[in-house]
Amino acid sequence: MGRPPCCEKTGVKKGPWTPEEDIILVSYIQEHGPGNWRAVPTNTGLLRCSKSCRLRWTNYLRPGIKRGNFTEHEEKMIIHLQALLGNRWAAIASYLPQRTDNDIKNYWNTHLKKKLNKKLEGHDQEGKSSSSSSSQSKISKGQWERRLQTDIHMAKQALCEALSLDTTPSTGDSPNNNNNSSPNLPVQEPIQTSTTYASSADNIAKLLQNWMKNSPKSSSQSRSTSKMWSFNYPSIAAVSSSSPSEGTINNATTAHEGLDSLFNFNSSNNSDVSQSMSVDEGGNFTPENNNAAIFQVESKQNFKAEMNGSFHQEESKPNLETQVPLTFLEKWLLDDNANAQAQEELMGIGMGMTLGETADLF
DNA sequence: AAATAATTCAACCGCAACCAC
DNA sequence: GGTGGTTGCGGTTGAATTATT
Repeated sequence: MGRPPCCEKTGVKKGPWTPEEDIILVSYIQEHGPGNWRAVPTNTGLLRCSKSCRLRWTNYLRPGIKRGNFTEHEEKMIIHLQALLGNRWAAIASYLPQRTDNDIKNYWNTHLKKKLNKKLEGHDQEGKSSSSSSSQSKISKGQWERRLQTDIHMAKQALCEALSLDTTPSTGDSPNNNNNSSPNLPVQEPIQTSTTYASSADNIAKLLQNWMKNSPKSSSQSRSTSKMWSFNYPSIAAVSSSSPSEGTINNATTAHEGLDSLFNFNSSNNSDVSQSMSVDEGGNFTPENNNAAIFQVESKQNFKAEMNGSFHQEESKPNLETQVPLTFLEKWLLDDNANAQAQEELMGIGMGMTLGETADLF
């Protein structure tokens, strides 16, 4: 007897998500918070399996996600962390809170691996006489031991930092605020930890913009839906024009309500946010213009409390406050030259390269 | 301009870990 | 401790996009 499928295979939609589906999902999570994914498809009417919903949320709809355009700083961190942790993408992603594991994994596989291989070939040809191949095998041999050692070392550091009362709050040392600990680094966009819904709306708006922008070229599915998004919000009636044969949305009212609630969230607590999402004259969403209004949410204690309760506790990303403080790790990662020797001794980094060497690649 | 090859990345799949009972 | 259900993770796939011929 084989393993039972994770969800009913029949009637489950696969493939790219449509705007309506995203809106339904976001508005549902806005109301109920992430988690209990099993219940999501049944409660929302989405013809998706729970896994698919979770994945869509964590990788694309979740607030605070930055997509594409990896900075050099991020590249370096990924390379170092990959050397340190291996293909533990979730762990790596926890140090780049704006990036998803999937994104990092893809970026590694498509860009960085190639880049490193090229460089490695160069290194090999430069010093063929060196024992690079033999050292590689040595490294793979004891890699798990070193990884364990590293984990222990990091845990110790985390504990030390957690116990030292005079240190700045760990959130202040989070990767988002790395400009403090690493002044010469490119300044990263701060993550909006307390504007979850707003950020989510922002994400959705960005997606919608992309959908609209790419509509003529997109897939048959997207093609069919792209038309629907050429409307002037809030005249959402276009959603109801969704072809039932698409099977993506059974109830136009649901989408309407979903969108309404999405863009008018928490209006009872914060009336000035109720119209935080607007549309320009061309019918495009303009989240940028509304950021100021949206982020006023931050000051609303009720809202914050609600957010912390519903979103953050169950967020798939590790809680930054309980995570290994970034001061140490970041210094460690980015101060390539200062402690290279000690690091090499400690880690014996994989890929047959030292930390110094991986840094040299860039 | 068309055909083909290469690349990218969103999404799927299967497994393992976790949790409640 | 055993079992079943759920979630999270990493590897992989394949459609869409971009580059090249």
